[in-house]
Amino acid sequence: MQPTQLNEAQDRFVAVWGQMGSAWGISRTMAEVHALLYITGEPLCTDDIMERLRISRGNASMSMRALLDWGIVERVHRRGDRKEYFKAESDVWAMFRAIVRERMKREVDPLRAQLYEIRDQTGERAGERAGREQGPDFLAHNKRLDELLRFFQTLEGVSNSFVSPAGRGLQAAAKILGYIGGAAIGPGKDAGDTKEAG
Amino acid sequence: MQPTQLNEAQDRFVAVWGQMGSAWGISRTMAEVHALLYITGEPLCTDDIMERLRISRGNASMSMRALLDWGIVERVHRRGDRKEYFKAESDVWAMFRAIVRERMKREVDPLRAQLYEIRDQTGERAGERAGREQGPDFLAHNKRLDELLRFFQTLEGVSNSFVSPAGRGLQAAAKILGYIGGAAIGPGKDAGDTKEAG
DNA sequence: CGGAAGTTTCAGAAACGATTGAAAATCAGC
DNA sequence: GCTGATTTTCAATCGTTTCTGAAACTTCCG
Repeated sequence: MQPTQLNEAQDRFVAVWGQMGSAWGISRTMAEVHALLYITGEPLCTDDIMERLRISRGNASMSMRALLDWGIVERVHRRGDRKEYFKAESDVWAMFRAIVRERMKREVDPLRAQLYEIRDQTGERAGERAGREQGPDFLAHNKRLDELLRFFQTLEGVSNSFVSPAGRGLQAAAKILGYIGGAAIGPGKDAGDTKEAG
Repeated sequence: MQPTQLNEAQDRFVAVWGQMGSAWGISRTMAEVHALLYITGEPLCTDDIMERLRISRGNASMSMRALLDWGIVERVHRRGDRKEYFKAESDVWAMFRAIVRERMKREVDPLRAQLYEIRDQTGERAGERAGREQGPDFLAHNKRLDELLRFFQTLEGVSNSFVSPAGRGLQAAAKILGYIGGAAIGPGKDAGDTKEAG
């Protein structure tokens, strides 16, 4: 393998993707491993990753496991080779659907549950119990909580539409919206064509 | 102010919101300050925040500044009081529009720019220069980069539609989608009504 | 079985980002 | 332009998260 041009571009991509990961609350290394697998396009084994990214075996193993859990990387077995290889999901939309699905499940759903609990804590019953003077404050507090809750409920619905098998429709809608939005409002960047990705 | 029920619920909300912040790459304290202002509903000054959240003056000041920059908190002046007070945006949708706008500007746009640069590095010209054997690899590499780029372009468009003044339309669409998605695909949670939030 | 190849776990170390607190800057009113 | 109240800045410190490396484990094959 020649260590120029392509490798250099790959390394840059890995760095950029890793940086983005940390801005969104994903461990930098995990994002880097994913970036390497994605940009490389071919299955790599733990040792390849350790070497290329200069990370420890433990770290490589943990990151791989996490990516597997997220469903954006899959195991690949090669005949006559005991090592496990890993390959990144190569369809960008499928990848983002998986990410959205997981983040909703891990972060938004629990958040909603907790918000509901808090809301119950000051429900109509509780407000009355606390005394007549507190009424207005309780009411306003509950209203704010309810608005948030309603927002997250909508978010949940949109995300379900996007994530589901039928979500392809939303994806198409997004492309159209993206096109319109980009053309009508954006800074006039080249909007490209609208040809299908899948 | 009685230190029961309502305060307790507020504290819980602050904690939950702060936790969520850190999962999304926002400083926990900043999210907590915002949570406090949001759930409290009324303007608070630096000292109020320091006291309630038990944080230093410097931290409170920095966090406030950051929230102001994000456009989800505004200054409030009171006659006969030199102190500055701060109040959180109370419209949930406006708040999320602001957050989306800022995150796109700060993280997605620079990412796109860097991706473009990397793409240029291995553009058609560069590929030819590097030798005929590398052709297929370069091509595949560029294809992957292009797919990502196209995805982010669509995202940019959707976000513009959502964020713009005309974005109210998208918001309404989101509600409908949320309703359909939630009812048709979700685990049958109570879908609530579709009454307007604004 | 025994052992080689590969993978996972985890306690401690290192790196990183967040927080403090005191000093410097700013500002309103006199 | 001084004074005292308020806000901002920033180097030092602290706390959390991530990473390492070696040991434990699992799996496959002869």
